[in-house]
Amino acid sequence: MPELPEVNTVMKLFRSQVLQQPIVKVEVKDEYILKNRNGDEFIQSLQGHQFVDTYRQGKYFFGILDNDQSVLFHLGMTGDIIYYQDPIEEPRHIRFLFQLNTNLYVGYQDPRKFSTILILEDHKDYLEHIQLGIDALSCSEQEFVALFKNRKGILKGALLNQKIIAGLGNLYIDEICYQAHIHPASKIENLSVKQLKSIYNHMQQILHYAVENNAYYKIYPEDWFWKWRKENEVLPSGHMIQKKTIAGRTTYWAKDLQKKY
DNA sequence: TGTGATGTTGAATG
DNA sequence: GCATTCAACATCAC
Repeated sequence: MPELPEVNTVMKLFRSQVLQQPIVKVEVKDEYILKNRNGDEFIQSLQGHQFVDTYRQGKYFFGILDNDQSVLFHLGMTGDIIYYQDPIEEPRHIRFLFQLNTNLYVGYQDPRKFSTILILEDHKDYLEHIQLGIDALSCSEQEFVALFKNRKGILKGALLNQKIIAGLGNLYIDEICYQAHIHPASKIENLSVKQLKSIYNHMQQILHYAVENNAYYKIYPEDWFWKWRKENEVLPSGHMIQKKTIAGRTTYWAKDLQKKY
């Protein structure tokens, strides 16, 4: 599920459903994903409090509590927040949940348990500590070019690196490289400033569109790469789709259309 | 039954 | 120090 647009969508719903609503009851069903508190401590931190704001940088999304503590929700590979009216509707793999005074149940779902949930005194300090890069949505063209201009290495590897730029993941990176007509295994040092700007502009356009549409990929434009991201497909333009592991991740690209620099 | 999956991290290697 | 590769994490679906 979650790259920047998906995380932003989860946060948007969280804001509309959870902010300013007292948390009456918290239940921890599997404390594995709670990385700096045990189940009881986690319950103590939330119960009787309420979330008053949110913050997001890349894929790191925080709920800020009325006592100024923050809860980091890092969704990992399969994290999601599910809302339901009745415990009987509770889906599978809920790892913890809380009940609001509106009687709404808010369940944190994560089948694969790759999530990281932290209680933090100061989320800004935490972001600095982990050296998280600038948010991909709020990054300016100038900042983007500065980040990549004097860098070496494989393009896809750098775009995946959350310490350089935060929010992109495997799928959106393939989309960006496709639309920019650049091979994901290109060396950054071989790219011109003009090409870096092109990557930046496609990134912005893709992320903005995805965020505005709540990351609902089924309605993404026909000419996006998304639906063609399968091995041995042939694009309407006649380009063959290739597949290979690049920077440790399964990568698809359009042969001949995306040139390797 | 085996394989790979939208993420991150730390170890090992060049 | 920098960059890359790989395994590990836990579970499910094809």
